[in-house]
Amino acid sequence: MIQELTESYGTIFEKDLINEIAQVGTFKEVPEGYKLIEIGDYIKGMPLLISGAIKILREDNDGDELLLYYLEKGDTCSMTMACCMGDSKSEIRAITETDSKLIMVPMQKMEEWTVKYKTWRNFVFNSYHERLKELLSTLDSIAFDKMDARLISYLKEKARINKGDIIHNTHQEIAYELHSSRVVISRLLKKLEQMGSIELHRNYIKILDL
Amino acid sequence: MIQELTESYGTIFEKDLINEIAQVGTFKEVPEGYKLIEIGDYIKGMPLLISGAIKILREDNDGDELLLYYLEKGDTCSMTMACCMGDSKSEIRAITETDSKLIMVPMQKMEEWTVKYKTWRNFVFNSYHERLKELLSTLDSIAFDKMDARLISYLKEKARINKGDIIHNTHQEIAYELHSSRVVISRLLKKLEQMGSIELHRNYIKILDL
DNA sequence: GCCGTGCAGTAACATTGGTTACAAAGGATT
DNA sequence: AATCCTTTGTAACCAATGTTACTGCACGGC
Repeated sequence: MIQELTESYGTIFEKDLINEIAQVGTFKEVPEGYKLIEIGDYIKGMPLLISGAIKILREDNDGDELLLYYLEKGDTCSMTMACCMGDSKSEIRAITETDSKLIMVPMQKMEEWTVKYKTWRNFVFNSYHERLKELLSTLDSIAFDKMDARLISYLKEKARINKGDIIHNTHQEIAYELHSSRVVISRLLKKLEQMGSIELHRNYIKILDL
Repeated sequence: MIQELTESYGTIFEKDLINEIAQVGTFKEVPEGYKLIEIGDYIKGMPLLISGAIKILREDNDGDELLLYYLEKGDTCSMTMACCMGDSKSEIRAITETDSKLIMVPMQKMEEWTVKYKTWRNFVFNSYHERLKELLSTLDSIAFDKMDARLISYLKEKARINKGDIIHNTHQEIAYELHSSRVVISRLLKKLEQMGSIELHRNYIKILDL
């Protein structure tokens, strides 16, 4: 575990802290599409992402979904931290976007390390900062952009996260994550194809030039 | 200053911490409508709100605004903290909604107090947590609600913050904060009046039963 | 009182996005 | 090949929101 930790966190945590994490953390390997956290869950530990990607989703009362942002290597879920500290329920759902490796750290350690390690403090505050910025940019896109622009950002981000130019999703799935309807997404995708930006296929989309 | 601090923060901070804050903090009294932070500002200190209310706004590239949430007595701006720690520019604009009193604390102390005082740590994490929740609920409302529902929440919240049933705003101003247009807001307000929920007047609105 | 400015009311219209319905195509199973 | 299910394409329609344009009214300054 030390090796994985050093690879992903070696530059930001000192050796002592890495060792402590390795001692109390549990290593987890999860496949794509695995639900890590459900809305309303009480959270026992804090995840440190080693590889892969996790998507963070919000849901309203009617069960409508909305993609908030992705977590990647070196990230942690500040929502989770927030919930743990406040001993409250999760406000979000977390699902692995790709096969992922992560280390779960028990909550009690957070407080201890916050006092003991400056790098840990920085890490925690940095995570909050990053997540706040991501949330704001998601909010911008919902508040200020039209659907076509949101769709383009979505496709770009999804391609980046999946490290390739193929997006393995149906129009229906995309519609869910953008909180829209299948017909609308198909319509807009078709327009993008006609403009030469993408290629549409059954069950996947190829990015050409966005 | 000790007195004000004790009134607003006496229950959450120990005496030593209050004294330290009083020593290094500067007291500020600002009138309604005063711009505390502009987007892109570098931030030197952290505000602790003693009385009044501050509205936090987001702006897009075209200069369109959007109200994110309000800060009240006992709150601090976690966005500001985040920016200070990361030494980055402000993502938001902050304007006093009512006459307000606040104490500015220099940034360097944050780190020191985080190690020294458990109550300060809790306060900081709690603030982050609260602000994240507010942001999420704003996002919900934009993503999932229609304009009429958003307008009603807006009016309720505004009345609560201003501690009364009169809202001193023109339709144009409301439209700005909800990122809509004056005509749309007038239309919806008229509907609410016809339903008996509010009374419309020039330059103000009276809440009857929302 | 008279005028100018800003605010509110309203109609007509455009655009965006969501809904319903159905057809066609791809892929798997038998 | 015949069948079935899922995915995609498309048309017609509707509702919500935004835009433009014009009107009248209130209030302050003169």
